[in-house]
Amino acid sequence: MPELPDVEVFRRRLVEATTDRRIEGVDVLDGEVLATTRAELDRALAGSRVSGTRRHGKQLYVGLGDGPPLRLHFGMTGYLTTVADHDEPPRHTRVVLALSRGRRLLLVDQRKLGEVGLVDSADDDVAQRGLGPDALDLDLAGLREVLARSRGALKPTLMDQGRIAGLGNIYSDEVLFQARLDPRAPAAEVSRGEAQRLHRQLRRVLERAVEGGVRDFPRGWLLHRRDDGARCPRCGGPVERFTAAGRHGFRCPACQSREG
DNA sequence: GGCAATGTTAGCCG
DNA sequence: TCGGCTAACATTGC
Repeated sequence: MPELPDVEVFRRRLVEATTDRRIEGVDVLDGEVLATTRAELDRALAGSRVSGTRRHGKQLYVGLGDGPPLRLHFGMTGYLTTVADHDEPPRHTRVVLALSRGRRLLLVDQRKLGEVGLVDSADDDVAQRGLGPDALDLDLAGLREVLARSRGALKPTLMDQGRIAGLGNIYSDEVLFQARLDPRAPAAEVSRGEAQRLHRQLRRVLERAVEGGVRDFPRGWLLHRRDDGARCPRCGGPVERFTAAGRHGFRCPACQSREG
């Protein structure tokens, strides 16, 4: 689930849940997701209020007033949700933040590839991780530069967090499908017009996905057809599975041909 | 049982 | 130096 749009939805959810509420305590149900000690987490969170949030790519930073910001990363299966005090948290809940006035904010993560930690500052952490600009902050010139500098294929280039932060396996496929570009074409060979298309669709897909919130996506999206042989929503031809940089992707060979 | 799954990273190889 | 590939992390579902 968690690529840029998902993390943005989680960020908004967290803001909504913590507005006018204090964090009363932390309950770590599974310490494997912690990138800090329980004591430090407790010290930073208990009794504090959320003073601001920032998302960069797939990273979510939560400001806590004077204390160090919290960093949340969701791995492949993590998400944030809220429940009322009397409700049972879902299976695979790893960390529970008890909020004032009867609510709890939960980090749920089946595969435990997510991470919860504390950082000195969001800026420092972004720099330390070597993340590229957030995908929604990238202008056309920036995108063209990224493409020109890459010696790899389009899909792996878009997914490389050091070049552009936020796109993963699903949304890189979707963006390339909407832009009608072959995921395996060399990034450096993308023409000016193609780059323009890619930039437009990058923004459109991500913004629309954030709006969609909980899985409400347009019918014309490839997202619904992640099956070998499924029908392309654009031309009706068969969708094809391929491998690039060790990840499986889907594309429509007719719509996303090399010649565009 | 085998395989793959929306992420990241280390190590290896060309 | 760069990019691709594999394995590993832990767990579930097809």
